[in-house]
Formats: sequence, structure tokens, C-alpha cells
Amino acid sequence: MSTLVDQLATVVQRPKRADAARNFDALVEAARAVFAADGAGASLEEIARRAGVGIGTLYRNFPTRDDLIEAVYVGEVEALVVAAAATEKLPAEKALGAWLRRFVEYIGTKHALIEGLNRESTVFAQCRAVMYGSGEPVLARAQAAGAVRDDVNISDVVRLVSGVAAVAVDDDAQRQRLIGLALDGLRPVG
Amino acid sequence: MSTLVDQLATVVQRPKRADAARNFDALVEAARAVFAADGAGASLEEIARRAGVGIGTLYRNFPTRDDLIEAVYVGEVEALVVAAAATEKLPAEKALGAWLRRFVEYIGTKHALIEGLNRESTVFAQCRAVMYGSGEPVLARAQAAGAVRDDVNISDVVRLVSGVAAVAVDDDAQRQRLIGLALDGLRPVG
DNA sequence: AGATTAGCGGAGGGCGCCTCCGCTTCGCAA
DNA sequence: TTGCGAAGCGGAGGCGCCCTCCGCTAATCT
Repeated sequence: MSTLVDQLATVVQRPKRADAARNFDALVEAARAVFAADGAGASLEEIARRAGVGIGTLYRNFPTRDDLIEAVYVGEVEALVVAAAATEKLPAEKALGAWLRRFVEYIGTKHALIEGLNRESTVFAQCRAVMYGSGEPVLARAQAAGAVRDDVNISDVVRLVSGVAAVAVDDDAQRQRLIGLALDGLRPVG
Repeated sequence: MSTLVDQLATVVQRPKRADAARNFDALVEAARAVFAADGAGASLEEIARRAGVGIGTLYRNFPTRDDLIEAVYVGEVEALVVAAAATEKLPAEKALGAWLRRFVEYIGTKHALIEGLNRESTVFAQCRAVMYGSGEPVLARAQAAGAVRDDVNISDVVRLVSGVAAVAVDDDAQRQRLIGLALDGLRPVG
């Protein structure tokens, strides 16, 4: 379906031989669980154990820790792309807010994983491009409807909201208040 | 001078014996340098080597990595308190913006250190209290002047701006744009 | 000066990182 | 089906870091 998402699988690729492909999947699944439990600094040997493979196999498929983190992260980005597509039904002035709220909710729970992400990597750059590509039409629609000022671009919007998503909050009410403030900053001036 | 800052030194305390006090200072100074170079995950043995003391001495003074990170962090907070005090000369509607811009600039460079900070620690809580205490009058002044909406508190403001400070940006122009958006969100509605 | 005791520091056990290479098993072709 | 070459496996082992423990050193007190 989405050609955006298809770009993501290019760097670390799933091996073709049946046993190797099984191991690859087991590793990504184990990594998802262990990173969620212990954060991005989790033991790779623990991940290999959990996946039922040797540590050598982990390193053959994912030469660096970053490669493994990224493999998990790609899945998260795909979910955001789907969420952006889902806002098409909403009116233009509501769609951007809805997507961004979803964004914050999603990123907020994956905070530990994202902190461990190498922001210079190719995969990360691709993920960013894909995310921008999916959010851009939502922003453009809001701007065309006059709900959002014209002098911001999708990169500004995503980063402003990323900041709000990452910061620690007392409770959900404060998080909502912060998102509200950020969105108010996006409204046309005057 | 500021009673706010004085609260900060209470948890990890500097030993009284002359040699021990020297070692303590050398450790904090070495930690500042090594954390800045290698991030919060830097080797503690490297810090001890750099300070010219045994690893045992490091652990006696700073039983956990967090204790050492916090000792460095306290210095950063003190600088922000000074910056808040320095805005007193500015007009009410400029002072908050000035302080927050300073805040972002400062926190932006110490990003790696702050990521490693344990947000549940007593010292961190004290630092937060001190920072809020020094920023609160600046905010109140801006609100009294009608430059900032009344339904936000200092915690909202600091966290909104913390988010902007922590996020990665393309260049300084984008950072300025993001701060501008966040500050626009703080203006009175209507 | 001698006694007291706070403080020193590094050896050592444990763990995680990562490489290397002999062994296994897959998948193809006959 | 069988045989073979290559792709893939996995764990031993070397290294660095974490942290504790305790015999030794030297600062301070009298």
C-alpha cells in the first residue's frame, strides 16, 4: 500500500534462508521486548538468549546495537504513518491536532528507545523523511484552511511536538496542557 | 547571596579532611570534562584516572553514577538562577523570553549530561525547585504585564521550553523558530 | 611523637561487548 | 534421494567496565 513505508526496509535486510529468516524475526521480537523492559542500554546477550540464538547470530544480523534499535524503531514509525493516513476523514482544522496528539502519545511511551537512537544513521534519516512525507499533507491541509500559520514547515511542527513528547510531566493533564500550548503557537498570528 | 542556590549542596557533601577535599574537587572537575566528552555513560574508571585517584575513592565520594552526574549538574543550575536574576533589569514583557532563550541555549549544549540524569533523585527535585523558584517571579511579572496568559504556571513554561531545548535541530535558525513558536503559545489568547 | 582513625587505592570477581572460526544445516542440482 | 558447497550458527575467549572489600597510608589530634 504505502510506498513511503516500503523505503524503510532497505538497510538492514532480512536474510533469505529459512532458518536465518526465523532467527532474524526472533531477534527483532526479543529486542522489542527487552528494550521495552530495560531501555536502549539493555544487554544484547540477554536479547540473544531470549531469542534462543547465539550471540554470534545476533551480531551477524545486527553488527551494531544501533542496527537493532533501528529495526525496532521502524515498526513504530510505520504506525505513525498509518495514523496520519487515518486523519484524512477529519476536517482540515482538526486533522493536524489529532495526528500530533497521537504522535505525542506514541512517542511518549517509547521514550527510552528513542533516546538510544543514533540520530546520524541512514535509517533514522529515512524514518524522518517518511514521517515528514506522511505529515506534510496534513499540515498543508491545515494551512490551506487557515488554521495554521504559513511560515512553519513540517520539520518545525514535528520537532516542536517531539520536544513536548519527550519531556517529563507530572500527569496527563499537564501533558495535554503542553500540547495545547504548542498547538496555540502554530495558529496564525493576530 | 541567593538562598535558593545554597539548598543545593546538601545531599552529596564535600569531605572536611584536606586531602579528601582535594580529591573530591578533582573528581568533580574530571567528571565535568569526561562527561562532556563522552556523554553520561562515560567510564568511571577513566574519570578516576583523570582525577589521579583510585577507583575506590571515586566510589566512596559518589556511591552511584547518578551522584556524580548530579554534582556536575548542580553547577549548571546555578548558572540559570544567575541568568534569571539578571533579567530583573529588563522590561516585564521581555524578561521571560530572554531567560527562556538563555535556558534553551544552556540546556542545549548539556544535552548528553541531562539525558543521563535520574529524574527521581532528591538532588534533581531540589534543582527543579530552585529553578522554578528563580523563574517564577519572571513569569509572574510577564503575566502581570499582560504579556503571557494567566492559565499557565512556571512548571508548564519550563517543561514546554525544555522540550524545545532537548530536540535536535538542523541549525540555529530552526531552534530560534521553535522557541518563537513556543513563546507564541504562551501569549494571551484572542 | 604517638595514637587514632578517616581515607586511600587497586586487586579481583562478575558481567557485557564483540570477534573469530570450527561445526552444522540448508538448499540446490544431479 | 543423495551429495556437496556455501551460508549460517554459536559459544569460547580476550578485553574493558562495574563495584566491593580490606590491608595500608597519612592527616589530625593530644
